[in-house]
Amino acid sequence: MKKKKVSNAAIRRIPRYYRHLEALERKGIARISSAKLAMRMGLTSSQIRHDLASFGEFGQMGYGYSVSELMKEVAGILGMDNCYTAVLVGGGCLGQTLLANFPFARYGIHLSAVYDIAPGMMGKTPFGVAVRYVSDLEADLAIKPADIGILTAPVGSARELAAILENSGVKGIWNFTNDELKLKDPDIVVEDVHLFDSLFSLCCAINERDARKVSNY
Amino acid sequence: MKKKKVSNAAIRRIPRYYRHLEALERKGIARISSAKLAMRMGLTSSQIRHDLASFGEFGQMGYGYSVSELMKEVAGILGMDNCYTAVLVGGGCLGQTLLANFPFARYGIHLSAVYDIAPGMMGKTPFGVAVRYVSDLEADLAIKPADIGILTAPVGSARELAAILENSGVKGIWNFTNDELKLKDPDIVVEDVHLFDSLFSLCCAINERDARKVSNY
DNA sequence: TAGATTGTTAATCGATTAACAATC
DNA sequence: TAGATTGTTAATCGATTAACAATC
Repeated sequence: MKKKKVSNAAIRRIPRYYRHLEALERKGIARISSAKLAMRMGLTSSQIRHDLASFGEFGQMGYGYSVSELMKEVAGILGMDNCYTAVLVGGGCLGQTLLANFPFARYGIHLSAVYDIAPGMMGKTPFGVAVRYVSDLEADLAIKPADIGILTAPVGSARELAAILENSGVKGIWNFTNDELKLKDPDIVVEDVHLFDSLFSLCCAINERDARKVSNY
Repeated sequence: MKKKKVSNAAIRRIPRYYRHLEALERKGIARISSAKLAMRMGLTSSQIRHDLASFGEFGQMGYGYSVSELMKEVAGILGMDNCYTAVLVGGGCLGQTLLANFPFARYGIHLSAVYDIAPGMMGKTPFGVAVRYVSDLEADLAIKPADIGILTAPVGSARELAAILENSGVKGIWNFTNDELKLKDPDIVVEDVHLFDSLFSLCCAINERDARKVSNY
């Protein structure tokens, strides 16, 4: 029954399921059907059952899904129980924004250190995380590897830093640099947060929409 | 010939074409074939020709594409020539990071103002952009509408601010809040930058990959 | 039991890839 | 002209939706 082929499209939707379940639990809702959840999320109930069924059997026929149980299962699928460790490479504006706003610990991710080049940052522990020199990154990772590298460094050094992360054996890189990393190992998962692409997909969609509108006259 | 159905998947790839063309031009490369560009971008040449052909005929048979011409065309597709105006709603850590790092003007987007609630920010013009009170947003937009609203405000106020943006007639919202906006008008384009989803897709992919690895033994 | 709702299989839809005639 | 490479159409692949038997 378990372990069907999990589609890439499904993997990209799973975090969103988690957020919605979290919100449902906050509201005190104990159970939900695929139809109701679909309504909420703007999906079809078929798709939800399909997605979830590719990871296991989490529902009960005639009842639906228990919110708290499904949430636990989804947390497992997302790897929240794996105690992933991460290093943040680049303590500039963007890195600090992430530190300030993203609740890593709450979701089971342990940030072991921030790496930067500015002497002024050393010795500080912003949000409880130690700051180290980027030049120590390689040696530090050799002693204590990390699962995830978060790249918020300036674009010029991105490739080089990505190579250090790769060689240290990280499993994934969360890449905020405007550079497309070229890794040797295709097994390392790279997730790009590319703001340019994001904003201009928006602009492109607006542009297309307007073009269609005009052509309706 | 022109104006075929443009797939959503293509729209999401177009900004990336632009970035690669920009890099090619910087390198002084004047022409490129779909095959070479495909190699560079990790796509197939078919896909590239398909994508571009859905917007027009930009290549020359036997030659390929002129980098500078294609770049101009792609800029047009992305709406860079439309002089879109934008307002940044939320001048906190994230908003300021965006102001500091994203070259809006360079890509033809005019940021008309930043909106915040902190009295300490008023009168300042970070990166040349005036700061205004959020309470002025609605009135300001009534006088001078914006094409794009950039939402970097705290989650609590997201819905309310989105409604103000919607009623003012924005064409799109670039949403950084951890809230899924529910707009009345389905024609308004919403682009979410959801860091939670991004990081946990990464974790989920790692988790899946590891599970597959283990099951190989 | 009767009603509700799952998990799964089959049908549909959309996106990617392959193939090739047109042509620079 | 011969070689290269496009734009386009047809074939394949993958993801979404519909349908329904199984069952709580």
